[in-house]
Amino acid sequence: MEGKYDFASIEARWQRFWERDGTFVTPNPGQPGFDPARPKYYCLDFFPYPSGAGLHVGHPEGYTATDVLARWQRMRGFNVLHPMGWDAFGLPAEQYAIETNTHPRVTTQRNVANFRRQLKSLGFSYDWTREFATTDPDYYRWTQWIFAQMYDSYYDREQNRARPIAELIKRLENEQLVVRPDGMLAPAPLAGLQPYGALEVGERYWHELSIEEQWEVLGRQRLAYIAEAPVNWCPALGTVLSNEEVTNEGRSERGDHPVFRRPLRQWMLRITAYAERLINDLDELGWPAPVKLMQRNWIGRSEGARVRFAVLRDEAGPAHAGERRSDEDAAAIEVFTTRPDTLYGATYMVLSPEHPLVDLDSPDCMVRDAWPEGTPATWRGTQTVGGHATPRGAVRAYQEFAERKTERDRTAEAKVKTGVFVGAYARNPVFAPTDPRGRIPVFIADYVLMGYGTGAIMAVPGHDTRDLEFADAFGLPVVQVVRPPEGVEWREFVDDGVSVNSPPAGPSPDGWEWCDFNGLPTPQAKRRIAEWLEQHGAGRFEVTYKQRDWLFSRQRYWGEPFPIVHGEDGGVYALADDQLPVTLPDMDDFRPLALPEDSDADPEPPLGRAREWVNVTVWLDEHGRARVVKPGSPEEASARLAGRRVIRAKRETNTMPQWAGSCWYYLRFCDPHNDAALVGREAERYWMVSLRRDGTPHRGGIDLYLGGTEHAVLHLLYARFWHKVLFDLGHVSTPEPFGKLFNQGMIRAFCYRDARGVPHAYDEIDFRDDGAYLRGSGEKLSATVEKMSKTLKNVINPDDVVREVGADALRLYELFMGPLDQSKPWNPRDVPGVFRFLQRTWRLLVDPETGRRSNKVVDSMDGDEAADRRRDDPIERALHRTIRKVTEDLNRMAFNTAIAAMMEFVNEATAAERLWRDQLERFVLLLSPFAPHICEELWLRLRLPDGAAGDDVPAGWRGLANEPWPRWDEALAVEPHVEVAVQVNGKVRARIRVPRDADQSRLETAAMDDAGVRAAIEGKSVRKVIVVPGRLVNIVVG
RNA sequence: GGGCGGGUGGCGGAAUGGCAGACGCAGGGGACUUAAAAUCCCCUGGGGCGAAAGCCCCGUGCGGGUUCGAGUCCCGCCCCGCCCA
Repeated sequence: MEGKYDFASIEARWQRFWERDGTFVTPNPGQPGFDPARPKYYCLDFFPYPSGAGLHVGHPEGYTATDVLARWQRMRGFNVLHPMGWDAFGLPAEQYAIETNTHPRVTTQRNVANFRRQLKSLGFSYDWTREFATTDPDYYRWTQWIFAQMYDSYYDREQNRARPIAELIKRLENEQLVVRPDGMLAPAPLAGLQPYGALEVGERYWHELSIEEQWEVLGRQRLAYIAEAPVNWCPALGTVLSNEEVTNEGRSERGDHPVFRRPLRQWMLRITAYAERLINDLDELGWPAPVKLMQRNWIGRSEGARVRFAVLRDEAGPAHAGERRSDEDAAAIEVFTTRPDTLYGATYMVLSPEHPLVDLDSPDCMVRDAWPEGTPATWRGTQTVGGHATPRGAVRAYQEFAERKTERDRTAEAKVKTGVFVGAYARNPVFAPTDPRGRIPVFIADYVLMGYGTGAIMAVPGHDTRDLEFADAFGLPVVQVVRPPEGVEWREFVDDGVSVNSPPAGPSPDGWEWCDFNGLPTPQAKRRIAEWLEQHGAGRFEVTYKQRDWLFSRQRYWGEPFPIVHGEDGGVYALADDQLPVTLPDMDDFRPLALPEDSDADPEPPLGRAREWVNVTVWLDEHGRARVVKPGSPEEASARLAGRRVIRAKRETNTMPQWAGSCWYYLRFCDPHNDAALVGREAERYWMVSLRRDGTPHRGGIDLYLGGTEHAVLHLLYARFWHKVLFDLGHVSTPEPFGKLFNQGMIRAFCYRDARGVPHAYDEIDFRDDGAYLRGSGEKLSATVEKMSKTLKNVINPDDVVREVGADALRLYELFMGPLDQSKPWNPRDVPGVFRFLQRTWRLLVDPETGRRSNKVVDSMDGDEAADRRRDDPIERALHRTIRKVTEDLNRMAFNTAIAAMMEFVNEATAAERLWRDQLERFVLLLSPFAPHICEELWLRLRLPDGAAGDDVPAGWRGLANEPWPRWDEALAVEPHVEVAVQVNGKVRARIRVPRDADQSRLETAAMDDAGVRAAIEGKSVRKVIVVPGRLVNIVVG
């Protein structure tokens, strides 16, 4: 090699070396080369989605940071797990595949190859032997396995954990549990205390249920279940979309097609069962506070009361009041409210248009056939649906009107509230049955959502903004029940205050016992009314969550198939573990069936067209798991012989959403080639159990999980949920997967636009001192900092940067730009700065003429004389200072200041006349996590006797990746003398040079002796002297 | 509208309540060179005084406050970003 810093050949050479040497291959416990005495460090990047566009310079920012830490911790004696893989299922690949008519597997492989090439070109120390993609059948086999575990599990409220559903069935069969009329479970009456069979009305034992009913009951318990759920259905794309994939205008993010809200049978995961634990366990995690807060808000825990409002059977009702003894026999509307203290202010009720009580086809429907006398025109829907002759007509029209809107649209504030009266009234339970003030009208309105709470609200227009808007639109009474602080208007006051008008003034009906909480502050009032409701059988205290269960199926091709078959007997069976993976059938046409004209047609997932794949014959084993057999095969015969049921079945044709694969990949990295379990027990225990300093385990597994904020809620919440399920079922040993989380900031880039606002690519631009000009026309361009995107023509490709200045310079610039957690602009003009730093470092050691070791570098000496000279050597002191600074900065992930400190050292060392070889060796080790290629090369040249490197790395060479991290001597790292500022009344008037450890009195004396100080305090009296040793002296004069 | 970040030279940024602007970029001057590039050295927040050494004043979005001392802590406001509505 020559004497110039030839980064291209240096980087290629050491990347080859690492690969051949297996430098970063990490052995697992029990494997050769594994050292159990070392502590572990599991350092993980967010799972990338290999898009067709390849990397832009934003991706490697986080990857460089984790790589620096991984290399550093390796040098500090940790066993480091630093893997990389691909989250490769998902809609973009499928859409691209459809557009280009290429199989998504092909494009995915191509994209992965490109990502891998780009990452390898940056010299990251990943253990590539652990690489996998979520699309590998060996991987999604276990994704399916976990799903089957969820299907076979239920959440035990008493033990507060998931358990196998077989245990639940056993308890049902043993009659420890009974089935309530609503299908939920209750403890059976204790044997001996009550006679056998003394159940509440409607309760039944397990054996009393039909097979269909048993399936239904279990379905309500499973962690993975099928339910009718309102979804965003996009007929043109032939799939349901998540809320994130729907625009504010109610159209699909991709393609801008109309999206409809409609109920569909979908797979759901019961994440709500974990809501409490997902909130509480955040406390222990070393996560950024904003992310914790976002997760808490997303889950949205709220305390309040569930209240029953009886539906009144009055004059206009279909039933005749005389037939029933009282209102209490009639249907009731259940609401959940976080403000039960405002119950006396509830003047009307609102149901979601999808509420079962307003389902016109249901016998329980409460919608009346005729308008009660005096119903205002607006209540009949004149405003939205043109008005109708009957409540049923108005409700039907309004339901159709609401269905066309998105959820976001429906809940948006600052818009006119709409709705129609259902013709019926309900009774507010805090009023006496005879009290007219307790008779309140019931509406349907789209601002109430079925999926949230009970799908019905009590409206308190006095203290709720949206209720007030509605009340204003419909002329409904507004009552004050909360007194705000002095000077605040009570209307629209929604915060905590003091209860008033509760109960209202006026006569108390005979025998009626008010709940009196007038004068109580809101929190106490809530408690009082919740107790009252419970005593009067009208409600109870309750905790609810904003979060809903996770809609888990997609009508797409490019996703994990479900390990599920639907039997001809109506049963839904998980496949036996040895039947996994269920591989995706190869299809030529993987497009969804598009039905843009028909929003009512049922979706048909592409897999539905793979007839041979879909239709199977299965036999059911003793665990209720299904095994596919060939009809007429010996296996089928022996299953029949063994008394097993053999049935025809259809495979589930939905696929899992993209989130599925990323929910557990970090576990697979611990043991990626295990074909007996998703992760081996020993490997999982070693890599996932983090120890505190005192050796006790704490919550989190991964020592550093680094990525952008865009996954602050969904991915991190979903993965925590899966992890907790696996924890409950005994498959992992920590309750939380990610002990420490760090969010990198976004890297943005300058966008240059002309006068018309059209962005221009960098290669069409002339950069001059006073700005950017369009080449050709010479027009001056405006510059703004924007997100990198194709349309803004400001995407910076790391390939180009590597070609120009090399991977080491790119890595340094990524981290030198500023603090990792801040968003900052990529400025191509700044890149040469770090490149020059590397060149200076190179020239410090290598003579550019000869390519040999620079003759400034002298061999180290031993002995006392050397120790003395070392103490006096300013370079030695600078080096100790730098080692300390870099180590401390790495501890707090302050990469930019660490690099700045190394630049200062090189500047000082460049000015020195001679340098000891061991000093440069220590410096090279210090720099090596940041710029590993150049450092390996310099390390080689420092260690070789003649200081010159041939074209090949010598046989048996070890490289520096496992060399120990340099140490510093505190005595050498501090300067013996410091300059201390002397202030007079807070203004610096002099600087004095004193020994670092000078005490207060000595500093004060020295300050007073200074001529400048004496001049400044001349003729004034000294009131006070503040001395901060090592820092400053402040003399206060009057 | 609510919550959380952030606002420091021409630019990216640095600064346990203790000398604001480390380090880098850009800019200026010089050395080397036939010249340019590269490299090396010096200067570089604004304003003022001075021949110079140097000295003085102002300055961390705006307005107040706490403190001997505030970029940093507290209160109010303005602007930008993100999340939720």
